[in-house]
Amino acid sequence: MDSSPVLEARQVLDVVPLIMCAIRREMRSHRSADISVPQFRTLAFLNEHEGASLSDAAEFIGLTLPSMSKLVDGLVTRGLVTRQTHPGDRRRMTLTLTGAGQEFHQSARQATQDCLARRLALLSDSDRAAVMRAMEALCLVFMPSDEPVSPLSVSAEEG
Amino acid sequence: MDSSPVLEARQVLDVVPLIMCAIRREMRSHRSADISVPQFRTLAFLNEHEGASLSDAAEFIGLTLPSMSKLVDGLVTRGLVTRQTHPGDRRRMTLTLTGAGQEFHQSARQATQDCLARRLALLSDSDRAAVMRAMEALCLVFMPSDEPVSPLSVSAEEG
DNA sequence: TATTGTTATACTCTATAACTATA
DNA sequence: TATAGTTATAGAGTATAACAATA
Repeated sequence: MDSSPVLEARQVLDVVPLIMCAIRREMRSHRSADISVPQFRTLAFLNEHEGASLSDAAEFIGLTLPSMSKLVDGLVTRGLVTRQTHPGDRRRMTLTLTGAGQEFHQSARQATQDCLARRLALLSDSDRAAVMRAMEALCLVFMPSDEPVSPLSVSAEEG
Repeated sequence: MDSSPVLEARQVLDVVPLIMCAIRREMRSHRSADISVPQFRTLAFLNEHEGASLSDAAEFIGLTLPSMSKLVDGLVTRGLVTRQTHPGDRRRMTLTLTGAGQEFHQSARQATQDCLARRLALLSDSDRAAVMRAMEALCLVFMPSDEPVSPLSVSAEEG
C-alpha cells in the first residue's frame, strides 16, 4: 500500500518531538556548569573528534567562525576545553576536551540514557523489541551519509 | 533481561536526534515568512487552542509574559495572528490564527510530513510496521500526562 | 592570494523590573 | 490586593565586516 509511509510519517512527527523534549529536559537539568546547549553539543563533538579545529566545530554545529570562537572562549574559561595551535599549520587551533570536559560530557550522556531507560522499562519485551528494530531501520534512512563525521550523540540541541 | 532497556535507550538517544535534525531542517527551510521557531511553535499551539490567552501561550511555549507579548507582536504584524480583548475579562487577550496563519502552519506541517514519508518509503513493509508499533509504544511512555494541553505537533522547537 | 582565526559592532531574543488597566 | 498584559532596560547569543597571522 502506497499511503502507509504517510501514516508512519505523521506518527513519527508527533512522537519524536515528545522524546526529544524528554532528552532536552534531562540534559538541561544537568547543566550544572551553566553552559549553553550549543556549548554542550560542541563538547559532544570534541568528544568524538579529538583535536578538531575551530572550523570543523563551527561547520558541524552550524555556527559562523566568529561565533564558535566566542563559544569556545567560554569552554576554555570553564576549563572544559584546551585550545592549542596546530603543530603543522600554525593558523589552525587544535581543540581538545580536558579531563573535566570529558567527565562532564560522559556523565550528562549517561544521565540522559538512564532517564530514557526508565521510561522504556515500562514497555513489554515485544514493544521494546519493536523499538529496537525501528531505531535500527530509522538510523539507516536518517543517517546523513555524505557527512565526514558521524553526528551520533551530538545532536541533542537547542534549549 | 534487565539490561535490555539500557540498550534501547542508547539506540533511542542516538537515533531520535537524527530524525529531529531532519524535521528541524525541513521546518527551517519552510520559514518563508521569516519567523522564529518559538513563533512557529506558537502558531502550532494556537492552531490547537483557538482563542488561548497570552498567558496560556507563554506557559506552554515556556516564555515569560513580556517575551511572549513581544513575540506575538511580530505574529500580529505579519498578519498571522489576531489579538482581541476577551469579552468576559477585559484584562485577557484572545489570540486567534488568521486564515494566513492557519495556512502557513498547515503547509509547514504537511511539508515536514512529506519529507519524513519519503525517507520511510525506503524501508521494507515490516520495518515500517515496526516503526509504527514503536511510535505507538513510545507515545505512551513519553506523552506528558499531567499537562492540560496535548503537546502533539507543537514541539519541533529551536533552530 | 587564500585560509584560519580574532576583534568590533549590531541585531535578535529573552529575562527582570516597573507600570497600567481590570477584577 | 491580585491578575493580565505592556513598556523599559539589560544580558546572552549570533551574524557580518574588518583585521592579523600564516600558508
